[in-house]
Amino acid sequence: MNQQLQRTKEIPTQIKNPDLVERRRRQIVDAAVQLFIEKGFHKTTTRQIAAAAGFSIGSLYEYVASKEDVLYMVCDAIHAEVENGVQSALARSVEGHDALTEVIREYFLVCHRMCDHILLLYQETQALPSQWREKVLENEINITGMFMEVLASMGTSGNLPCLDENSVELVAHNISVLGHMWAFRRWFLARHYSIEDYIKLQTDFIFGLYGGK
Amino acid sequence: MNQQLQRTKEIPTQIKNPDLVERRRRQIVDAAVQLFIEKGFHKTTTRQIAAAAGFSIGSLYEYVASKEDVLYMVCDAIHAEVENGVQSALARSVEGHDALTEVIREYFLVCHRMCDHILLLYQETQALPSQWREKVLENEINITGMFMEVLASMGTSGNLPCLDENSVELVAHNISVLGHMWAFRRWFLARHYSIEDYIKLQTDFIFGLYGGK
DNA sequence: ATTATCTATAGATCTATAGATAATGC
DNA sequence: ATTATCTATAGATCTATAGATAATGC
Repeated sequence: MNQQLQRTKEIPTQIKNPDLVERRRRQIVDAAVQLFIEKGFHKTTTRQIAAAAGFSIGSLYEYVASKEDVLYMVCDAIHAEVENGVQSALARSVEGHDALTEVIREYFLVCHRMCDHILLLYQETQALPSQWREKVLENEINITGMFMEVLASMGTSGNLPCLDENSVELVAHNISVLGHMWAFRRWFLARHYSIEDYIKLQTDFIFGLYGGK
Repeated sequence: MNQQLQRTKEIPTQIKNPDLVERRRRQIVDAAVQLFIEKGFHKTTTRQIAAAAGFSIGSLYEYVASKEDVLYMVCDAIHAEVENGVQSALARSVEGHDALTEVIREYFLVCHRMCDHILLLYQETQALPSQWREKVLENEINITGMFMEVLASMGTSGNLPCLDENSVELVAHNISVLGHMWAFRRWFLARHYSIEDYIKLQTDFIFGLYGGK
């Protein structure tokens, strides 16, 4: 997790030095992600987060106002990393005829790498104060939006059946969720498929080609 | 939630009268489901569960040994209801050529009805003791298995492209998860689609017909 | 003097149980 | 006598903060 802590600048702090704030908050996020994955948000204590980040409980509360702040920073950092992965896939796959195939592949690999993190989002987003939960859900929509763009640009170039707007949107959601599915059903799927099998089969499914047509 | 409390017979109790155990546990489950949906498992107290079920905290602990017991009963009851819905759809749709369409439709309607409950499973399964978490995940596989059967029987009757075993399994998982997607992205999807739109579009997607081919 | 960090703890819960009480059946 | 229920509370936490201390810069 060496992502920018972007939106977390909104969170107030007692500390004046902005570089320090960024550094410490990164420590907090790195520590908290591991702990939350291991024990879940509610069973992790603020003391444990502080200790794992390398400072005292008192200091922790100079950088955040509540435990929920930490969760928000964690959720935001995870989304930033996923978004980053998809962005760079988008940049690489020049508008080739199988740009979609390429983007799906990269995205699914991100989901594979970030398995535990994605699971965490599904489990703990609900524990956020509503204002922040909404922001996190918005992030989710942003990622789906990136797939919509690829799909829309394919529609004009005409490889896929030309999708109407409704279908483009839903297919984009399906791609997002089928990536997540590898994360939240991995305990089962990984017994039967490698991630490469999974990518191949799901890509065919998405293109409507499954069954070896 | 007027489902059988099937597997929960495994949970020990101090109470001798089995009918009473069943009745009280149903009260507990009904009360807890509502509370967990409202506030989440961790923010619901055992006292609140007892109060909502209509008896004291002391009595609650005659029927369960821990708060996690309550969560397990809740998860199990939810799965029982989903399974029931799919079962009855299966029974009704005599091996017609669009048995799959029919089953998908009924399943998605169950997901629509049980939106909040499905969300709860995604969020709180992780809080179960591992022994019970495994049982809950097994239930999830059972439901997927029901779709596999329909798919397999279609393969022989030859409406769909003949799927190899790997694809059958994955498509069954996809159907399960695309149903759940309506639950956990409903806050977004419901702005754009009615459940009927959703069923139609996703059915086409699953059959590889999207885009109005 | 100002900024950052730490220690110690107030205050608020919450789960689970022990022991007392009420209800039921022989 | 046995079974079910209730009240009261032990015991264990956990978040967040107040006030003391250390480090930094003028």
